[in-house]
Amino acid sequence: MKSRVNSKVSKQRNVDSSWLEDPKTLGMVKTQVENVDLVKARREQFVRSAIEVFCTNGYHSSTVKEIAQQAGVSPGLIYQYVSDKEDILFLALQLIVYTLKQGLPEAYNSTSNPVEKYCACFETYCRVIDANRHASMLTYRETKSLIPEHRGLIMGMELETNEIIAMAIRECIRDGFFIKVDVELFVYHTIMTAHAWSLKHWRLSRVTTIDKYIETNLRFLLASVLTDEGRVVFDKRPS
Amino acid sequence: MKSRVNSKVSKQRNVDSSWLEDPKTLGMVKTQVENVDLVKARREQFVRSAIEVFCTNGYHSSTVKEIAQQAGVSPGLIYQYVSDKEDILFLALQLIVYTLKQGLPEAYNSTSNPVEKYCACFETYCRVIDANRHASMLTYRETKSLIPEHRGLIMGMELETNEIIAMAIRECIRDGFFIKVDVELFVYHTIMTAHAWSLKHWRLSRVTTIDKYIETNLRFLLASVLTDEGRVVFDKRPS
Amino acid sequence: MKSRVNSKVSKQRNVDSSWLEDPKTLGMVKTQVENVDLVKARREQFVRSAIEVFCTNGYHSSTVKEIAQQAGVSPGLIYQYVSDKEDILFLALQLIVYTLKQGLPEAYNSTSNPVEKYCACFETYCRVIDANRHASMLTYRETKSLIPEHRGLIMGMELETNEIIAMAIRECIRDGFFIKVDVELFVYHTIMTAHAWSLKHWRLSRVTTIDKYIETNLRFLLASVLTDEGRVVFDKRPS
Amino acid sequence: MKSRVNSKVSKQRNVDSSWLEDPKTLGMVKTQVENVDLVKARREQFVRSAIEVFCTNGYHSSTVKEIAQQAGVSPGLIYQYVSDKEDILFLALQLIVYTLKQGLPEAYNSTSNPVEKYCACFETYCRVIDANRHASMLTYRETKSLIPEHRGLIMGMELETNEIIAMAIRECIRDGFFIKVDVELFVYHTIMTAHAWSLKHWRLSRVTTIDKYIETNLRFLLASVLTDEGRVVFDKRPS
DNA sequence: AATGAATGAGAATTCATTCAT
DNA sequence: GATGAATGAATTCTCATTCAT
Repeated sequence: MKSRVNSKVSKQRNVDSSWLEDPKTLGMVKTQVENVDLVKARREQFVRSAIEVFCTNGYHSSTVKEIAQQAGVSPGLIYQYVSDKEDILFLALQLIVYTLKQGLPEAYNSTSNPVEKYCACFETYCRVIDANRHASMLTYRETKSLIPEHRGLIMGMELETNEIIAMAIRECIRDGFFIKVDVELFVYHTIMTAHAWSLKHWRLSRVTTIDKYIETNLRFLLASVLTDEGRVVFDKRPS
Repeated sequence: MKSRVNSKVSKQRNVDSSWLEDPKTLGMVKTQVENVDLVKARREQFVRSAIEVFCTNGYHSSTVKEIAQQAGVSPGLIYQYVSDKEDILFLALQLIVYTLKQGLPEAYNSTSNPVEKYCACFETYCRVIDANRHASMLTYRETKSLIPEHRGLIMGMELETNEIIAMAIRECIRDGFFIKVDVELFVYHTIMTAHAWSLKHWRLSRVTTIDKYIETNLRFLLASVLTDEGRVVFDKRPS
Repeated sequence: MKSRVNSKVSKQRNVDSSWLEDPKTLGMVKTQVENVDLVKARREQFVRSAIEVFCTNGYHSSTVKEIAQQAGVSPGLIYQYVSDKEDILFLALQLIVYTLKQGLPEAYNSTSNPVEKYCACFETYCRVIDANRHASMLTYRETKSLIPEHRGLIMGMELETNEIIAMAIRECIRDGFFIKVDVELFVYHTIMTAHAWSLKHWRLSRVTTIDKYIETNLRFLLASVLTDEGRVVFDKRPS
Repeated sequence: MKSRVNSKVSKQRNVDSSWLEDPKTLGMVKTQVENVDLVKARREQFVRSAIEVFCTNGYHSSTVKEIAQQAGVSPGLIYQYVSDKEDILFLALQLIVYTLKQGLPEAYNSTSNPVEKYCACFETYCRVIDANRHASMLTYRETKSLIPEHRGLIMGMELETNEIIAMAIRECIRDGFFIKVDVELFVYHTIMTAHAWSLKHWRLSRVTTIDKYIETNLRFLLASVLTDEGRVVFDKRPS
């Protein structure tokens, strides 16, 4: 029993909308629409449109009308699914942070060797950022535009992402492959290296490719923490 | 014949306003005022006020009136010295980038040993960023709000900053203290590490101090590039 | 074949809906529904809900959605029974004016003595207003929100109400109990006294009760019109 | 040194703007304009325009744009002198209530005889209401549209008006001209009679004139309270 | 008949910019 | 040169009304 509306939105189906179901954020954004599936489909639709618009013009210069146009709906409709423009930004950043995190668990589980885990995580993270370059910059540009409560939640989600990399690092240390490095600092050293690819893409893309960027920086990163034992592992990894 | 107003501004005199005299940007921002010194003094005044306001609320949420209030003048006056709000942002980012660059030449010249040059540059850069934390974030948040022409100029200024560090690195390589690293990539690796202090300050400041941050990350950075010979130099540096 | 919905409305049945059948207003408000009984039941339901909502927020600040919610139906349904929001206000004021009139004929007929008729009418009018305080104020607040045609009809209904009191007054004059007062002016003097109870309730309720209000004001009113003969009748009335 | 703007508004000068200076309400409505005289002149101008517009369409159906047009200024300007549309209504009702009160003190002081005081007050009140018929209805229609705080202030001002009439009545009682009537109830009986002239003007104007209305109703009112002694005074009053 | 999602015109409000003084 | 009142375009958000289901 597909409704007219659902069918309109149906292209959007099949997408992963689990990011909309985070219990922490579920009750955060109000809707006037009762149909739960429709709410998910519409928000997915609107937020993806919003991200495109925000990436082009930034949050403040983008109008709700533009977002609606991009999504092919009327401006009024958006307000049935969120309570104000800031909600759209919140959901957008949520999706982006969620997207950036995506793939990390899989990378982490792809191997049992901690050093390989770390490498896989870094590479995956870089590649996801590369694929979502503009969106990932949005988190830097617009997180401050959120109300503090929303900002806190987004930052919390970022910490969850970091934690996966932190786990790999801790295992590396535990198994003697990494020196006893300050884990959190090295996590940030790692992710900033990945983020730099989008933050400085205007320049970096002129001097290298994503593949070389990953390769080179992975060496930079590991060189500073690998033990001799770890170096052995690293040198004979597949890739 | 000093006017009442000039005397108001006089406190601002004596400041270094060389950043306002960059030939590349000099003709970029129009003024209706003829007295060159006054233009410099007023812009200095307005831009410093603007930076404070922008850092608090972001560019788009800040009004020209707020900037004027912060500067203790009327909104109309600002338009005698710039042609629109975006000009203020341009000048602000110019000052910030200029400020971040400040100290680097001195650090570079503080020693003849290339490794020490690099270390000094990194430490200086980190400390300047620490002292201008909010402002340095503005460059990430608001550069996109500039018109392309202005954006290009700001980015160009950033490259000049990078060049100083690049010089140190090249010397390190030339003298056999660094491996033959890709200079530009390592420059970015370096400056992003410094910028991370402001970009992730909300978290990093909870787990470390600027001193420890510099120390730890300098080790991360150098570990990936020092040759054995370089390591010797590093270990016996004064600190 | 009673539908689910009809059963929903069934509680509303049995109510007096004669106010909906005034020939003057019957063709005034269009419906898309054919079943006449259903139209009456639904309108009764919607209008009572609307009055509650209007009394709380006023006409303009009340939304059709709120009215629908109060009535437990969807906003769309309302538009099957009226053609726009103003129709709802029109019907609401009709019901209110009708309600205020209620009881007057009975009061008028409760006795054959004209002075007692007048007293009974005034008391009844006051008590109905007291029982419908907020609604009676609506007629003052919102009659102007009607289109002229509707406004005229509501005003005409008010005149009908006045007429009952006018009849009592005329009889009092005819029988020598009242001086030869200007009937219409005294009618208004009378009903305004009653309406004052709702219009100034915020203050009057602090200084008196409805019973004392009726008693005192009845004396005010009659004192100005009773002849000596009328006074005799008044003094020996029952109550 | 008349400014351009002041001269624009200068037609408005010479008006009594003491209603804008009530200490109770002075700090209630915020302005962004510093020049105190200008604020008074502009508010006077805007509020008089607003009253005209409100009287025609009601508060909710009137747009700020319409008010601005009526005042011959841009919509934005209004917001330099009030913080929102409701402020305009508040000021409008303040002016109206103030205007209604006007003349009462003078009427009260026009004679030393209490009965004549009462008569003068009633007549004056009626005439002011007649001259401000639409505006006086606004208080009934729109007081509820105010935020509670503002509503309370307007009601308080109404009580001050009542108090003047109450004083006359108390003196009448003290001097034996009026029976020992409940003062507050008789005040309301009196003012409601006056208000009826505007509230029911659509009908009353068809059956009488303001002069006859005053004459007739004054008789109604006094007949219910005059003592024999008072009647003597009343019968030989000048007029 | 009933639902409720969708529409889109319209309203309040803000603020960059101008300009008379 | 400086002021700050005035402008008006642009934006967010609301809600009466429609209409596919």
